[in-house]
Amino acid sequence: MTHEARALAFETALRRAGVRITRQRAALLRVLAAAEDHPDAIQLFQRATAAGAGVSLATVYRTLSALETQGVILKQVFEGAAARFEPADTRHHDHMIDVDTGEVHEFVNERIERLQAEIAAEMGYEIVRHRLELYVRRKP
Amino acid sequence: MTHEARALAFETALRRAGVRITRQRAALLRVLAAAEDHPDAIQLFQRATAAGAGVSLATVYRTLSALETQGVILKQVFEGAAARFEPADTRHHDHMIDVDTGEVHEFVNERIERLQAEIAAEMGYEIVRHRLELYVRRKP
DNA sequence: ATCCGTGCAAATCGTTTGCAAGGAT
DNA sequence: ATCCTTGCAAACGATTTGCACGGAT
Repeated sequence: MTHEARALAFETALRRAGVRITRQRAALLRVLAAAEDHPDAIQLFQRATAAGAGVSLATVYRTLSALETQGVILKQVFEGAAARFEPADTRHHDHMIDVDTGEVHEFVNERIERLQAEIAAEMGYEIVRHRLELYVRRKP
Repeated sequence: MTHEARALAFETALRRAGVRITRQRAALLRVLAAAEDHPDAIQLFQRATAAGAGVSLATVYRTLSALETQGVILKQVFEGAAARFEPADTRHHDHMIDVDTGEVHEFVNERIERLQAEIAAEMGYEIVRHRLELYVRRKP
């Protein structure tokens, strides 16, 4: 998915929900669509500001929460840090966080997914959502 | 491990670190040692207060953080809730949180543990710690 | 012309901290 | 007698919100 297509998808999702596309929001959608690195609200605010959009942090938060409600972005809350956001248009994945650099990698493992479902089922539950985070360090 | 043995272990760990055992701390250690349910700071504060110990919330936080530094309790930060605490004297386990009741269950799965290590190794990392949480709902 | 969205500053929530007084060693 | 701990209230950082004005539909 190209950045432009992604930005358009964001816009469409918001419009469908009756949310108006203002100058501030349009700028934010572009910044978000171009992000490949799980930025937090302040980073998005800074990028939008650097791009010349007059946006306030409150608007960043409000827009992010509208996008999350529409299901087009995901909010990830890792340990001891501000929430980070990512487009939801890729398939489900988990995260590996480099504790030294803060870098985030994504990974998928079907066997783990299946085992989780089995564990929940055994105890009479079904999984609503789950969170698997590996805090890692580069091997010497 | 009995509650008394656990409380004593907490006390020993603190003493070893040069931390003084005050009336407030002794009361908190007893409350913590008796907890089977992953309480948060405010619940511990309320239990200690109910037990007749004059303790302030600040002291609860300070004592919890001393215990965590000594490695005898673990702080668990689940989604959208205050941090919860549990004694660290049981073997490693992950958590299943009932989204309707807030109830927390523990589980262990060796296969998942092994898969996680493999995934990290494949990408040139070693795991420092990890977090696996299943947010679940009782099956109909 | 509607209402929704905006920026600002103040409010919130869980948690931490500076300070002067009190208690454990 | 040290020097750690306490309670209080103020500070904190991330996020949310009330308000009066401005802009998208």
